[in-house]
Amino acid sequence: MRRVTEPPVLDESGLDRALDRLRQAVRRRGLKGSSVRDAIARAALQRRGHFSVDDLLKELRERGVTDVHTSTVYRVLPLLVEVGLLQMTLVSAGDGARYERAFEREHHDHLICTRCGKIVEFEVEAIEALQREVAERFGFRLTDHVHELLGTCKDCSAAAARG
Amino acid sequence: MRRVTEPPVLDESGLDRALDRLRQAVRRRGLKGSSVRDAIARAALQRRGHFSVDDLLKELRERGVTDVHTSTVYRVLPLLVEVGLLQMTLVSAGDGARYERAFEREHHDHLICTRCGKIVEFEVEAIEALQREVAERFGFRLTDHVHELLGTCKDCSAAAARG
DNA sequence: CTTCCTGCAAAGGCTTTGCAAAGCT
DNA sequence: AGCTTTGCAAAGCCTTTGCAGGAAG
Repeated sequence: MRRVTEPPVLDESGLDRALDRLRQAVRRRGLKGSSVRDAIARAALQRRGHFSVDDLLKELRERGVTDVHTSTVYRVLPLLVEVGLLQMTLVSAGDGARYERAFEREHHDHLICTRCGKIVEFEVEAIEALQREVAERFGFRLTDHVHELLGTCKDCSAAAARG
Repeated sequence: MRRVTEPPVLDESGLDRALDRLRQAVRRRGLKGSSVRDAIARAALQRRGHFSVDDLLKELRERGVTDVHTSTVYRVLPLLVEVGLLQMTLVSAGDGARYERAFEREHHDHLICTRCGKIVEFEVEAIEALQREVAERFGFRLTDHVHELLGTCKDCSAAAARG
């Protein structure tokens, strides 16, 4: 069992590799290139941690990329996920989708404090192995999983005990 | 690792025990009794498998309990979950909440075919133990978890291979 | 020149909220 | 009586969709 630490922001060469992957996927599917899509990918890939669609729109504006419409982001994100640049996370929160970078990033699950929102990222190879066993046992080909542990962190537990 | 089978529909005495638990919780919180709330609880507890708010409304109408408004169901469900009568599931589906009975029902996680929607319920004690270890290691008090394995079932894999 | 992409506006689907009437204790 | 619960209608939020003009190959 180990804690997975947040990686540094993707540097320029990492960004190039990511955009290459995107371009290849775009070509393979017979789609067309687009500077807007690239800008969205860049903004998403260089954001730290978890972000919502709205966060991403703000990030774009901060980068001077104005005029990118919400609906466009909604249309582009699924592709970025399929291609493996991003992944959807924090599904249990309920209020809107959250994304995080998946490209050149270790796999991990989340331990979430439901009081303060603190998030610990971890990885337990034994759990992953067991998940694969479960899928195999029931004849499934595993493509993904959602695994979030919900609880109260030490600080919040202490606060609750005091107050 | 074992498959968890769906339990039989809760019988009358089970329903009584469940409603007792609900009444006690209601009293403890200084709330008031309500036949509408009880009817919602009854309908929810006797439904098979997973259901949406809409399914529950239909179930109520089939039982002749008309006039129960959607918003009331939305207001009642959280209590039923807190009290342990129901639990929210299939979070990863995205489109609206799904519930299932939790009262006098074994804990289990879900293996879901993303093509046909087939659901296998399973339980792996080793995974549960590891989850507890993770929480402890990071100072969290675990209250819940979301654990869904997503993939393609045998039939759908075969269909995909053919077509 | 054909097909895809994008901004815009509108619609959709699920859920929440404000309010007044009705229901409990 | 005093507080909770409920139906109803309206609003909220996130997300999707239809369309027309613009961009890419």
